[in-house]
Amino acid sequence: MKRQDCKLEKEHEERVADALASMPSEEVVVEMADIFRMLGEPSRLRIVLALTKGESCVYHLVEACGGTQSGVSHQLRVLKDNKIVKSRRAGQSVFYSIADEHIYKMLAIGMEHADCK
Amino acid sequence: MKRQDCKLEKEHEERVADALASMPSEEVVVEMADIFRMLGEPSRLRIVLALTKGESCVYHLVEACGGTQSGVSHQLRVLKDNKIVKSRRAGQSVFYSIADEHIYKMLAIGMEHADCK
DNA sequence: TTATAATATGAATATATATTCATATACAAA
DNA sequence: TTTGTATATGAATATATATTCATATTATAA
Repeated sequence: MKRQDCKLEKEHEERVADALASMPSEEVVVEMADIFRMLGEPSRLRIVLALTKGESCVYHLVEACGGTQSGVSHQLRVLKDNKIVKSRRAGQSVFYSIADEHIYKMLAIGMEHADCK
Repeated sequence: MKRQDCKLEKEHEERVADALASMPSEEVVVEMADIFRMLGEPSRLRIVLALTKGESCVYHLVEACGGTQSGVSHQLRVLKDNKIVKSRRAGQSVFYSIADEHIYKMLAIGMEHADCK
């Protein structure tokens, strides 16, 4: 299948070459996608938003975000596996907190996007 | 079920109240999650990354991002439905471009996150 | 030890959605 | 009109994953 349209538009060809050359590796693309994906589900996003106020135990996250203890706990594990949050145990409680500083900027931009629409 | 642990830690209770008070509405949370979700799949992320170089027709996006024409076209529709990209027709070709300026900042932070790890 | 609280987890289910295939539509040229 | 090109789309499939339920684990207190 020969392409006829666009084929003389050198600018576009150069742009494709540029896009190809600067496209991050598969590994980097997946890692970028991962952090976005973590914030891409409302239930997880609520947890992360709550944690921007400071560390919190699971019970309080359930209070602040809604849902079940089991559900929140499962999501916390996903977030931890993806290095978005970290945890420390203190007695019976486990306290979670933001582990990646980039999260704050991301959330700020997400807020802008949602508000200014 | 009475909670005993944490119950005297006033700071935490205040933090829960703060998290509850500043938690965006369901609508805003979903809208925030949506933009993150759009960038949260490698195939879509590649398309958006390619478009940061400038507008592009579908054919060139397929060249720059890989995958099939059908797959890219389906993802472009999702991105367009979510106002991440816009399109204009020019003859047989349809040119897509970034429609939301917040995307650039998001990608920059995502790159930082992926590189500095 | 027994009982209770706080959290985690395995399994099952349900749902969302990415991908593929075939085909349709839109447009241009002959 | 017929042919070829560019893009879009419906349907089917496959896969990922959010949620729920029951139960397990960990830690504290009685």
